[in-house]
Amino acid sequence: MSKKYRSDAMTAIHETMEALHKVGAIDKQTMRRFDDACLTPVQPLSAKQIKALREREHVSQTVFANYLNVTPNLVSKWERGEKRPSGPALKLLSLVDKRGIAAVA
Amino acid sequence: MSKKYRSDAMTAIHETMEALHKVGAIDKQTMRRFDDACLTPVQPLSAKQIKALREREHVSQTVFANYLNVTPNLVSKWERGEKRPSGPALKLLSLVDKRGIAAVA
DNA sequence: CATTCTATAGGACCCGGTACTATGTTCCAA
DNA sequence: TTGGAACATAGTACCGGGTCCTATAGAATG
Repeated sequence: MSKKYRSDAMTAIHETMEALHKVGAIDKQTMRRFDDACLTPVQPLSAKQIKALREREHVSQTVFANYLNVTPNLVSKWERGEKRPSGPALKLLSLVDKRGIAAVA
Repeated sequence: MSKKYRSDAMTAIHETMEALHKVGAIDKQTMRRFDDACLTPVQPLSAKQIKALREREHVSQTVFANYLNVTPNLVSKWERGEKRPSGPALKLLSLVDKRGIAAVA
């Protein structure tokens, strides 16, 4: 127990898979496909969906922005459709959508 | 119980705070300060820290990129110091740092 | 051997995100 | 009632983060 891990099940699974891979029971290809299979899908969100999402969490635009580490102005633009979140921002919004805002606190 | 909530403690606390706010026991200012106090701080990460973070999770650049919903090329640039993550990307990396990669799966 | 996965590299490019300022409204305290 | 925050929206200007493309080389696979 020299190393310290903070994630629970996922880490254990990954370590097991990695061990199996080292032994040769699993190739890298299936290893990668395994990783991808674990991911929550990220679908684009409309302006209305973002606004509804924020209101569902009962937070203001400013507080919402603080959670996502962006500016309140950007949240305003998302909700008005002036800008569309993409990449990391979309991933964060998906996390909030699927798991609630506490998941990104 | 018409509404359905997926986050646990945080939601309960927020609802309680919101109720107190509606009654008038708490003003918006303290409400916002409460929200901010719940957030995990986001500090900038160096190229080496990002690389170490990814290797700690035992995943390749490609898989790591999939988790963060960015391109593998960008992860490469982060680790070489060509680009520096900011805003939402930095928040995601902080989440991985504090809670493990399973937190953003 | 051939082939795939991996990491790195560089260039071009778009638009996401930031900073700044300004307006009107709602809310709170004096 | 008045003044002052906090809130939401708005507009502009701008930087650089992130994407897409292609290419190389090493390591792992079969």
